[in-house]
Formats: sequence, structure tokens, C-alpha cells
Amino acid sequence: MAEQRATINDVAKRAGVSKSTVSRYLNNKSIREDSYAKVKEAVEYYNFKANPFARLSAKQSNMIGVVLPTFDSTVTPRVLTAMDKYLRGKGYSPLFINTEGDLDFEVRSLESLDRMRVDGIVVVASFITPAHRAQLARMNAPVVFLGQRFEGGVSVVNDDLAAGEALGLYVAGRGYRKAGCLWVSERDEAVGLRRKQGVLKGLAGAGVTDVRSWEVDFTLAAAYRAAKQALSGPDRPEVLLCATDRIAYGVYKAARELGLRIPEDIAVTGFGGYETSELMTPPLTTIRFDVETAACVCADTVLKLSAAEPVDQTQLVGYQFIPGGSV
Amino acid sequence: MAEQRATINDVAKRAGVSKSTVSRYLNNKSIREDSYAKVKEAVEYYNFKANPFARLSAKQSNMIGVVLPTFDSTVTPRVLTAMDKYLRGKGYSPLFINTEGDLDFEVRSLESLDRMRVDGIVVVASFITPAHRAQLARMNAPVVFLGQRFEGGVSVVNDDLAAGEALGLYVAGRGYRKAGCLWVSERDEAVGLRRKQGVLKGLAGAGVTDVRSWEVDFTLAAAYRAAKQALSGPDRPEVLLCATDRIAYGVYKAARELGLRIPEDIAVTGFGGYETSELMTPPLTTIRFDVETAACVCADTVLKLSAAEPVDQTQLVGYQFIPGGSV
DNA sequence: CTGAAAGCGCTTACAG
DNA sequence: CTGAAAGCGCTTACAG
Repeated sequence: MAEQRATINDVAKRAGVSKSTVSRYLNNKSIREDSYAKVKEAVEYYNFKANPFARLSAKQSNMIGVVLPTFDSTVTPRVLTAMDKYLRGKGYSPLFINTEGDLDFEVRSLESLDRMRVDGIVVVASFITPAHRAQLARMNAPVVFLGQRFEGGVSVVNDDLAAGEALGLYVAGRGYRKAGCLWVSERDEAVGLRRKQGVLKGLAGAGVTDVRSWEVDFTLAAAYRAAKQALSGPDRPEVLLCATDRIAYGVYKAARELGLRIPEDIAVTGFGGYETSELMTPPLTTIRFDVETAACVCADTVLKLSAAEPVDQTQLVGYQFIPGGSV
Repeated sequence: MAEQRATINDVAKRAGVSKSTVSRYLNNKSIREDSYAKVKEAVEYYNFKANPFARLSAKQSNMIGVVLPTFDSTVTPRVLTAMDKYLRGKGYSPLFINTEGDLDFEVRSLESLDRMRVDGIVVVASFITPAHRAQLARMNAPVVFLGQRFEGGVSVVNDDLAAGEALGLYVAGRGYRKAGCLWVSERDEAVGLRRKQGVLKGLAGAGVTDVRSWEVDFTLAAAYRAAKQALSGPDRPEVLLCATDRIAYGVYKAARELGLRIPEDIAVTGFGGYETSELMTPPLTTIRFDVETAACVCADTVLKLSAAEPVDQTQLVGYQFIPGGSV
């Protein structure tokens, strides 16, 4: 066990000033030159840093809440990494809360972060419910949603519509006529709804309207089952467009088991551009969003809000087409 | 902007008791039945929850620091998910700090978590330096290392030696004689050193001693370059054993580009058992550690330490062999 | 610019 | 069991 940690009082005593002065030093407020030197010496002597949780009466906490639905996805870690770096660079500390997809807990997390007096909150969003809206109305901390559009509030979202359309046009341009979609529920407005709308629009724009659909969730297992069904049935589609890369992996697995070649027997597309997708045989044709930029834009936006600066209500993030070889 | 959030004083006032009594209610201390009812009513009326950061003079903070070297790996998200769930279930809140592999920042994070008065700290470890040891000596909070053995302290580690040996024996048993290792630096004691020792021991146990080595880091890019070199040179190995699945992916990529078939022309093994590894063509032969269990053991151990209960200094976590088809 | 005082929202001995 | 008081480690008006 170590000796007791130094507090602001110890520093003040050693520097021969009041703790108010030490506090000002710590917060870069104006301070006379000789006081500055004395405090500096004492701070270095004790290797003192303030306990951020003890700033109970400060107007700023320098903490930003980050609420996420899972750690274990291909996108979240990249988002967290970028956001963490950006925030620390600006002198803020992120406070991560994992909700494991529990929307009720997500709402309660907003509440508790607000109570902890964070300066703002970023939500890596899956669904925005009335309970979310009700909670927001009760809060002081500004909130920015990432990944789902929030009407009436602030959000940063992928340009799913444009990206989907580009992909749809590309697929149709390669001559496929009978298409299938392995897609997630429309309850997910960004991925389930808008992204699919884009794909269908792109396909239709090039004359492809024969499109069947199978509903899946985000797991590999569900995708695999649906793919098996889609590929075994009569009148098999020529191409399967998938809501995510992981879902496309399910098609790869099913195709291999059924002895179907990609893309000769069945073409496949994903959405995400995961690192592993280029390692598949053949590499997956997909779309990659610039999630790092999205994360930083988000963090920047929440800081602006907390400083009462104006921000755009909805900011769109661009995408990149990755040709691969599965189409 | 919302009305001011209720504090313990508001609750006390409404319940007609002192805030001490409310505090006791919140912390499940003994309290008379009628006081209990009154406080309960007031707490529910305000939907009150205590601000955990305001417990400055409490002996327990109910917070556990979790220090990690990256969010973006195949293992960390699984560790964080399991640990988060375990800790919350026990009434603790994890405080995550991402060091991005910066060991100096890792040491400083230990210090600042200690200052924040967390009840304990888990470090998802890559390297344990003298600076770590020096810092630990200055701290009050107990620390548990996950993934790297900490002599003289508490750690939870994979049984890399046994797992490596099992894999080496298996490979040698399949008849390969000329082996190669794509491995990370021995500075990493768990993966770089012990895991490799196990592999070599297993190979040697079955008579395979012709083993060359290429040093790589944990990135796909480095693995790909090294694999290209290993496979292009004269006297190509028959099998490449890789320190991780991701490194094995680099071999897949290189082999495809060189027109080499797996496993006919070159066999490959990984270490990790990532979800995507079974999707490769052919599925990767690998080892999977039960990281979820390891994470929970870790969390459990740090809670025990904070309660001054006895714990084992070093706890080993088991593994599972995944045959795949790449050998 | 600086210090004494009050306060942030809690917890904790200590009397009663 | 309970309340008044003191305290946790900071920040912040407010005099001077």
C-alpha cells in the first residue's frame, strides 16, 4: 500500500499559496508569474494531477459520454478509436457505456451520463425510440446521434441512399437481371430502409425490377440460413445483394456448401468494406464508409454544441466503392 | 433545457428525513420501515439516482478501471463485452481507457485511475515494463493483468505453451517436415515467446526440427509481405505456422497471388479462432482461447482483491483446437 | 492577482 | 435507527 496521494491542499501548502491559486494554475487562468513558478514546482514535486471526478462544482466536466450498442462489430471499434483520439486531443475524456443493444438501458445511460454532468453525449445509434426523445427533453447535456438520422435533433449519418444507388447501378450494369436481397428489418432506418431504397433505386434505374427479399439480422448464422434457402429454391437469383459484408459471408459459406461458384453461378455484394472482405475468394464487391471521419465529425459536433456553437442538424458522410471480384 | 436535476437534498426534503438517511437507503444500510417507505416514495417521485462521481468520501467507488491497448482487434471487443457484463452484474461500472499501444500512457492511466479512486484495475496487457512495476508500487488500487504473465503480481493468461504444443504436435503428425513460423517479437512474452516455445516443442516432439522464422507484427500488411518472401524463396517450407489468425490471412493472400494451393502446396495454421477464419477457403486450422471466461476470471479476481480476499497469482485459461482444412 | 468562504452532491463517524 | 456536522477534492464568485 502506498502513502496517501497528494491533493490540491498539499500542493498549495508546499507552494505557499491558497488552493484557489493552485486551481487557477491547473485551469490555465491568469496568475502572477512568481506564483506560477511556485505552484509549478510543487505540482512537479508531487507529480500532481487533479482528480477529474472531484470537479463537482465546475461548469465544465471535460467528459463526453459515448454510448454504443456493442463493442463487437467491425465498425464500432473503428468509431471508438477515432472518437477517443479526437476527444483526448481536445482535452476531453470519453466515458464509454456499452448497452449491448438494450434500448431501455441506452435511455437510462443517457440519463446517468447527464447526471454525471458530461459536457455532451454521442450515441452510436441503432434505433431512436419515443423513449429516447422523452429522455432528451429532460436533459442538459447535448446529444449527437451517429449512424441514424434523428429528425428534430443532431445526427451524423452515412449517405446510404447514394451509396446503395451506386451499388445497384453497378450490379445492373454488369448484366444481372434476377436479383435477391438479404436484408435487415426496415425498423433500422439507415441500414434496413434507406440503404435498401438506394439499392433498389439503382437497380431499377438500370431496368432491374425482379428483386426478391429475405429478411435476416446482423448475425452470420441467420445470413447463412437465408442464403441457403435463397440459393436452393427454384428460380435462383443471379445476384444476392447483402445489407452488410458479414451477411455476404453467409452467402459465401452457403455457396461453397452447395457447390456454387462466385460470381459465375451466383454474384454477391456486401456493404461495409471490412478488412477481411478482400481476403475472401473472390474478394467481396462492397461499399466502404469513412467511419473514422464520421466519428470525428460527431465528436467535433458535440463539442461545438456544448460550447453553444451552431451546427448542422444532419451531416452526411461519403463512401467509397470497392470493386472486388464477386460480381 | 430542463429543470434542475434532483439531488439527495430534494429527496430528503420530500421524504422528511435527513440526507444521511437517504444515503443509507441508497446504500442498503439498515433503516426503519417507515423511513424506508417515505424515502422510497421520494426517490421514485424524482426518479432519483445518485451521481456516482459525487461519492468523494466513500470508501468504495464501485468503479473498476479497464485499460486496453486497442479497441480494434478480434479479441479486445470480446474481452470488453464479457468484462463489462460481469462487472455491471455485480454492481460495478467499468471505466475504459484506450491507450493505443502507448505504454507510457498506459502507466499514466494506471495512475489517473488510481486517483479517481477506482476499486481496482484490469489491464489488457501487451508488455509489462519496469515503469509499470514502479507505478504499481505507488498505487492503492489492486491491478490484474490479462494476457501477459506478471511475475510477483496477479495475472490471468492463456495457456499458450500447452496450446502451442498441441498445435505443433498436430502439424508434425500430418507428415510435414519443413516448417516455417511467421511470428511476432519475443518481447511479447505470451504470444511472441511462450506460444512459440509451445509450437516448437510440439513440432520437435514429433521429430520436426527444420523450422525457419520470419518476424512480423500484428498487421495484415506485414504478414503478407513476410509470407510473400517465405513462399517465393528457395526451399519453400511445407507449412507456415502463424502467431495469429490475422497473420495467417496474410499467407492466404500471398498464396493466392502466387498461385499456390492451400494445403496442397502450402499448409497454414493460425492462432485465435476468429469468426471469419472458418469462412476462408479452406477454413483455417487454428486454436481458440476462451477469452470470455478469461475476462470474467479477471474481473472476478480484481473484485476479490479489492475485497482483500485471497487469489491465485497466476491463473491459466484453456483452449480449443479447431481442425479447419488448411493443414 | 489572490485568499477566505461557500458550495458541488455525496458519505461517514459520532452522538443521541 | 437517525440527524447535525464534518469532510471528500475540487471550483467559483466575491472582496480586497
